[in-house]
Amino acid sequence: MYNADEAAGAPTAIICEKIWLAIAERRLRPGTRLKEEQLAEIFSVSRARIRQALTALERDGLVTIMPNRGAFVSEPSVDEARDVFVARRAIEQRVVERLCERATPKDIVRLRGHIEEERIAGRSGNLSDIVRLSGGFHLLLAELSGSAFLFGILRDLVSRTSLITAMYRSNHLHNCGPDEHLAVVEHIAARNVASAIKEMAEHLNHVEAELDLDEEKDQPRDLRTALL
Amino acid sequence: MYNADEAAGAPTAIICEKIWLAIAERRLRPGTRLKEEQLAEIFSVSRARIRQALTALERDGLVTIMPNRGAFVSEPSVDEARDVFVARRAIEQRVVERLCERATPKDIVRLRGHIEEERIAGRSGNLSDIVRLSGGFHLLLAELSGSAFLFGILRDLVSRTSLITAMYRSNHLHNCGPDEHLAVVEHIAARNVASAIKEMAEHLNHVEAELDLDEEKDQPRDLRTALL
DNA sequence: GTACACAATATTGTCTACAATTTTGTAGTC
DNA sequence: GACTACAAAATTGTAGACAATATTGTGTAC
Repeated sequence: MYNADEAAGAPTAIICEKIWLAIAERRLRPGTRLKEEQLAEIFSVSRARIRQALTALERDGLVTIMPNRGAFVSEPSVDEARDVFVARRAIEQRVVERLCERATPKDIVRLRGHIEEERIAGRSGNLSDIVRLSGGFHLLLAELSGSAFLFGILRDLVSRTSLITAMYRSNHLHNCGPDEHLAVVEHIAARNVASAIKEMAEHLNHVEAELDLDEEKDQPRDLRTALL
Repeated sequence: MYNADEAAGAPTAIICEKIWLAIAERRLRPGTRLKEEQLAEIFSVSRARIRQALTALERDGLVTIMPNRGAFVSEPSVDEARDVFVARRAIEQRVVERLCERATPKDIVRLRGHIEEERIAGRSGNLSDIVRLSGGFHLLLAELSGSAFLFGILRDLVSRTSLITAMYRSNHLHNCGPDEHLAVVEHIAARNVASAIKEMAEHLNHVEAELDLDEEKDQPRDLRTALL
């Protein structure tokens, strides 16, 4: 009596998440065209619902909709990629500042627990979990900072970071996540604002530095500049 | 041969703007119900288009959509209002920092020109222009900072600030905008990062302080807490 | 043989009708 | 007389059909 298609009749949010995950896991490459009718069939929903999902994904920056042309998985340029990190440094500095003032022992426990999950995922090698938990750590910090807006903004930025990582990740990725995450948490636990901010800034710099964001892949977006 | 209804057949963006303006000018009060069919008739468009506009406005935080219940003009709580300023201080600090490094003489001219417009609007007393230009100054700073994301985030925050101002504005508003704006610009022109940041922070504090954000109006959102 | 114009196809954008849900009003019963 | 259950009205949510637009393929003229 089971429905063979587990995604049948899924609400908009589920569809968004499935597409988001596919992008984050690189099953959907940047530039891929997303035909509405095709998606509607895959998810066994109406095209109207797919359109809702696509517009939602567009505002998260994961897909780009060109009028009368269709939706594509976004291809953030190098400049846009760097820009995401500019914004993240601004937001996350403030998040860390606030946490140094407000973090409860319970919060610290929760953060350490999350890092432990990251370690487990790292050992198991489950890419989906690694991607989700790594971003989740930063989101958890934002959530605990008590500012719904900083959280919301960072949610956006983490999504975009996933796409950027999928697009520009260099071959040699050494999973430095959990260790640096723990360092940030310990500074927060010690209420050492300056150190916590510095650690977070360095962490974000490391993440950015691990990407192939230099020269080369700069203009393959436009056919003209790519071929001439 | 003129169509009596000037908004007939308007695209989604126009509808959003008209509603946004109505909220910013307090013609639509927080909590007002926005019936889709009614709006569709007013703007002479289909209900589907109204739905698009409403979901876009929800994303900007100006309206709240409750499933199967309808759309209402948002009623940001005091906490949410303060939160907007937390986020703005974080974003605008970074905007000012970047501008101190990157602002060209041309940028400074443009900023001074904008402030002049604000002064003119202030003298004419056109509330619509005052609201728009006052927020526009901050958006111009963000635009000139060269970060599309900081700009996009601030765009959101300025919209929400308009709603908050409409909701919590105290009776005695002394239009301190242009003068403080000019002070920020002059510090930027002088490449004085610390002073510019400080001036901006104080300006935002003043704007926040002018609102009736203390106690009282805290929980009239929920009928239960309002009446019991 | 090449280039331009035109037609066919495919895909998106929009509107209208139907279904589901909530709210409001009414009647019946304790 | 008040409370509960039911029914009717109104409003939102969804889906399917139609129209507009862009792209691709073909034919003809130079």
